[in-house]
Amino acid sequence: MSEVASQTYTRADEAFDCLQTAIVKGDLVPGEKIGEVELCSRFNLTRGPLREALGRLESRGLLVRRPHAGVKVVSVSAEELMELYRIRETMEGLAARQAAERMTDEEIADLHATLDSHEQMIEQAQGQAYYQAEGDYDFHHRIATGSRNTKLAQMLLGDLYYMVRMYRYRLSTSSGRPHMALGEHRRIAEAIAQRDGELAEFLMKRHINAARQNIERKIKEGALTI
Amino acid sequence: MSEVASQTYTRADEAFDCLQTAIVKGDLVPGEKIGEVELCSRFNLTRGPLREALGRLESRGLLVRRPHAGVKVVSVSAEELMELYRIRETMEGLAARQAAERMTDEEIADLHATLDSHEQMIEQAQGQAYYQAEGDYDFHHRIATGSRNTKLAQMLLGDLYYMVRMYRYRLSTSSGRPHMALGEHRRIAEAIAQRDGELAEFLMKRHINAARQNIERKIKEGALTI
DNA sequence: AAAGTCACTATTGTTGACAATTTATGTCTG
DNA sequence: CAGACATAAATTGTCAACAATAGTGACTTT
Repeated sequence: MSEVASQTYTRADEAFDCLQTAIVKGDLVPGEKIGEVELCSRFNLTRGPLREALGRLESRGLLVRRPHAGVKVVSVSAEELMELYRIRETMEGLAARQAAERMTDEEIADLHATLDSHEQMIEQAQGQAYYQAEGDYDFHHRIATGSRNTKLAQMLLGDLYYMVRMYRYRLSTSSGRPHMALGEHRRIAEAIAQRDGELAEFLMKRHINAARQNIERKIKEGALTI
Repeated sequence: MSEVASQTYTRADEAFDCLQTAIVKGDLVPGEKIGEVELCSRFNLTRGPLREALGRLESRGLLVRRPHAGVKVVSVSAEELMELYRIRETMEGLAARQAAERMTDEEIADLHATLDSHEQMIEQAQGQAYYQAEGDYDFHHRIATGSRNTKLAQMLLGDLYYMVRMYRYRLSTSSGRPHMALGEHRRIAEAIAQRDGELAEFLMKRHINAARQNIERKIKEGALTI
């Protein structure tokens, strides 16, 4: 449990990771007030590092804190979730364009290999939403880092993806359209391989827009309640 | 010094604000290592709240922390500053579009009033870069909040603007083109008043792109060294 | 009986002391 | 003389006790 993962791993980092995954996985329910001592006993931490982690998480918008009144996980409305996708649309469009201009040939090869393994996973574990979601995350992760835009990657990976993943877990369905999403991923990867930044941006924006509309439709159908 | 500004203002908040402004104003030099005890004596704080604030600032990307090795203000290269502007271009474009769709008539009136006062300030204090920069910030701030996109506003106001302002202070010149920028602001405000989201987005993107090119040119001329 | 006020409790914010780690310095050896 | 190892000092990470605040409940008053 306490191996030296990379360099030194401080208690505050541990607390941060624990809480973040707990929030993303839904173990910590949004809106519900959670006490510090309860969190400490639950994750075997002491209050010092915990408070430091709480500060970080508050800064990232995953939880809100009122002085002397406790901490609670942020609860996002359906409208706000849609707004999140609108932000992703523009930012990941930029990321795709810059990735097309800057990714190394090796990274592009890895991107294709990633998609191959995703295809296999989809065929094997048909309907396993979990693998879809993780595969989707993997693809977008590679493009964000491939943009070579430090701040952009930081904002996407550090802020937006965690909030989106939080709702993926809660909705338990990533998109419900694995083959279609995979095809869209392939086309984006091809555009990047051809160094066509404009096309990659266009396709990425359309891809995320489609995912947003898909979720919006499901919410309107009443299949998903937030 | 310790008035009750709004509700309750905790020591950690105080530390956060102090450090943030110190970083933005350049009192804390990027790259230089700063000890915790030194910061404590400098801002009359104790290490607990300070560390909490450090965690928040690290999470926002204003400083980097290596375990047991201290804290230093992040140093951003010229290329990274340009990347920051590319992010702003897309995100503020989105903000302008949504602001055109969602701002209230009152907010739009305020926006125009703001630009009027900026015009006066530019005429009166000709060449005072400080007022320009603050005025520019004010304008973009109003549009970010006017977008009614909570996360978008949070990312722009909480993450990007502080980094940009940090370099504005250090470069001491916001753009050096006050009248031109004001005209661009006016056109954006008009597009918003006409509820023309597409146009507002286009104009905002062009506005930020122009600002980026202006800084890029000055850096290449050697007038600004980062 | 209802509403407002006061006191109490539980939780958060803060502090200072203690432990762990990194870095730098100094010495020893090749 | 240079490099590496070990030791020591200074700085950071962690902990547990103390102080302050907000929320809650009961009591009094109108």
